[in-house]
Amino acid sequence: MSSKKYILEMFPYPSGNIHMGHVRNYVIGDICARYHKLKGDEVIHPMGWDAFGLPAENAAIQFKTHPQDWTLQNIKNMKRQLQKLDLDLDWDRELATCNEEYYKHQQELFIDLYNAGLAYKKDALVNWDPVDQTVLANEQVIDGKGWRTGAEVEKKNLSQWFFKITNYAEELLTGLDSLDLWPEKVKTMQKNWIGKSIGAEIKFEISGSTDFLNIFTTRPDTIYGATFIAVSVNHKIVSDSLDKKSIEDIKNTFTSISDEKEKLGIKLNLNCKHPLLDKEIPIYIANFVLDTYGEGAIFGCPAHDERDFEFANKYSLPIIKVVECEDGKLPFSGEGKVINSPLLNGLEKKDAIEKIVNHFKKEGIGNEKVNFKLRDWGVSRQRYWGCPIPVIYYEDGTYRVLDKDELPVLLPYNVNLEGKGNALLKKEDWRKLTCPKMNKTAFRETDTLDTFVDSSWYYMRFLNNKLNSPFDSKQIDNLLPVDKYIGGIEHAILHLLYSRFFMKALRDIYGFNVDEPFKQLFTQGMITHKTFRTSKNEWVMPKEVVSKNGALIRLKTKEVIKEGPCEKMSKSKKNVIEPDEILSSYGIDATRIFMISDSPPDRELEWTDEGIQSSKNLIHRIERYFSNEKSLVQNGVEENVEKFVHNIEKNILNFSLNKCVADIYTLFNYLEKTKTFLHNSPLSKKILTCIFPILPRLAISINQSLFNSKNFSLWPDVNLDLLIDDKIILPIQIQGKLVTTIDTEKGYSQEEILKSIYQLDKIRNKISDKKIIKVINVQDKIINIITN
RNA sequence: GCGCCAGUGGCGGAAUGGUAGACGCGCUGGUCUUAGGAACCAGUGGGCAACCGUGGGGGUUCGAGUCCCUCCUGGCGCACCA
Repeated sequence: MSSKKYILEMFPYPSGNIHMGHVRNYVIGDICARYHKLKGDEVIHPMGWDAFGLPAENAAIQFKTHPQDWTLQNIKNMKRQLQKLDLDLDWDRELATCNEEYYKHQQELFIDLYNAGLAYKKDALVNWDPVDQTVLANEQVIDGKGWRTGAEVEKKNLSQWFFKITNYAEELLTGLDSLDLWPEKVKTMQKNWIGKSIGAEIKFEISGSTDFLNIFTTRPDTIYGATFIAVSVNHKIVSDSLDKKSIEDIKNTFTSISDEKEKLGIKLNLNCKHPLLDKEIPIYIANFVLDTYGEGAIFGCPAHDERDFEFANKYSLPIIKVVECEDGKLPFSGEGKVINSPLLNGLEKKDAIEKIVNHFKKEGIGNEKVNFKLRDWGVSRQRYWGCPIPVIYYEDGTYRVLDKDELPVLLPYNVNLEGKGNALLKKEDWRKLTCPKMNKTAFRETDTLDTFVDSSWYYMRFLNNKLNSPFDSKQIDNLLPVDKYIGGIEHAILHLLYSRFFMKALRDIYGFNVDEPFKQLFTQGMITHKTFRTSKNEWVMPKEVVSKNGALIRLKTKEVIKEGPCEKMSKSKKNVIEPDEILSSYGIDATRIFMISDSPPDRELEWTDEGIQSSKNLIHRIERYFSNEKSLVQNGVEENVEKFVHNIEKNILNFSLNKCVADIYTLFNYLEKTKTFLHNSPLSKKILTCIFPILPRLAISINQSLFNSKNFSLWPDVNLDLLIDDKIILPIQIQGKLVTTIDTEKGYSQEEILKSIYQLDKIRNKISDKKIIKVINVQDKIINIITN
């Protein structure tokens, strides 16, 4: 029975050359694809280029080449490299996101999203990468630094385009449960990223005013312990009550401290009324309150929150215990009975929360509230080399999202890329136009889309890369989700979350029946290699180092070299292995098999010379085996070949590709050990079919010479009867410890076996005069004799 | 700090609760030779042995690398998320 299999590897950024990481990624996918083709499945296995993005602009400045020329040239070279690897890819599906043929459809999708209320523009405090001179999404800021440049990110207030991913927060979270073929780890990371918290929103009345301050809390049960309010410096109440200069000063104070975690607060000249008690509590501007989470304001309950406790101690604020705890030590954030809280005394946390929220609702001062950490996705980038956003602005400041018949908005080729900032902004003749619909002067949006937008739907476009619309809904329903998506763990959050959002958003716009884009996700491990350094800590390439009298010496200079740890291949550490060089000295098949040999594909693979060499040796060994023209068949060969077929199939399906390699060794060890020569027998054909996905070149050449054929048979059906071996080695245990094993056949009864093993000295000595209390007999598996 | 994952020979790694160490690398001895980035044969967890061995300690079980508790170590992720 044939079925469709969409096998996809994450498409590469065309940086110039493929590296070993790509090779491993694509070999894994290629093995799957070839296997499924042999199974008779209708396999989709495309490849394309994630071709927009900053490196092209940087290269333009550095090498004085145009980003487009640079990119297209890189694509050409990398395509050549991939083809050298003989990957079985559907090149007729190829696409590059920087081509008009791709991005014009993306502009259409932008319009769709806008019309569906999922794209909007707002002034926002954004993360500004001063090196790349562009805005970054929250998830592209890591430890306060740009994910690409590593530069300290600044805050800037800019008008930006956003995608309303938060509309799908709940579904993006619950959808994870249906992804049973995704690594737990990735799901956990997404779950944490989405960050759902269930709690309450509570209104605090500002004293001497009719205004309220909203706060979000997950612990409304501790409301009686609230002794202060803290707000972020960016909170509205701050700009309402202080002048710009003082706010700037506070911000400077906050950023000047060396210990980021040190709590700082500035008391506002305002108080709040406690919602339940007849007392006033102070409002502080505090450095530890996040303006991007919840309402940017909290109530402080020092007795039951570590941060609030620290803050209260520093500013001598009262600490009121409202939850009972065993040792009485504060702060205590665990569960316990509520105390000192008139409405809630004696209740457990869960009941207390329910009761107090109901009370708030009745009084109109609060509500249940679910809060998400996930923010909307900022997609504006102040860059030239990206997909133009199909929007124009008028002189009065209003804007219009273009209609589909006004597309495409082409990226102009002739731009000045010198200097910093966005080249489109300086391209007056492109920017300025007369709006054909309104017949007045207009200016194009000069921001381009985040390249993560490009990769959020490329797997849809692959289904028909020539279609005159983004995709065909029927095809999406029939051919998605991607059955196996293979790529690096580094995309665990960004790319995969955005793609899931696109799938869902476009599903709702176009009415697809697909909820998730990737049914199975497989994250391959990176490739590491030894590192070496001189005494001055300069990196040295491994091939320059030789071992001499137990010491490591640099060949050229005779310097003594120290060996460092195995690390991810990187140019700066000089431990990179170039695929082109390896391919020319070891060949495709040896390279392929080494990529899967030494560790499971989802774990790190250490590059070693011995490893690649032994892969090469295996290729020679198989060649030698089949070049023997003898035909000599031993009993049991069929069973062994059957076992081989069965195991290798199971292991391909599980991505246990390292075990496939072991299966190949095991088979040839057996054949050679038993001096079985199959030559051009049907069994040889079967074996060749099964090694074809892993070693295609070798299988093809042997198939040619033995059978004079270019074709392989379909993947053989496994005859399960042949897998059952009547001869067994039965372990005998006494008191659960292995004493001996006996060669026997299946099906003997407990009595028969016991009778025969009592004759064995080993057993008799062990038992001697002891009484046998019990015998555990797992038929044909093990016998365990229990004595007193 | 919180969360997740993992700890098995000299190394990479195998083991539906049922013979721990498949398979490979390395190593040791040997064979052959057009002296090779070969190939072949034998061996290779520790211990002379009885036995002991899957990070430590407990537990469940006839039986634990595998399940439970606890601690240690390492990796990854998140990190003032109220």
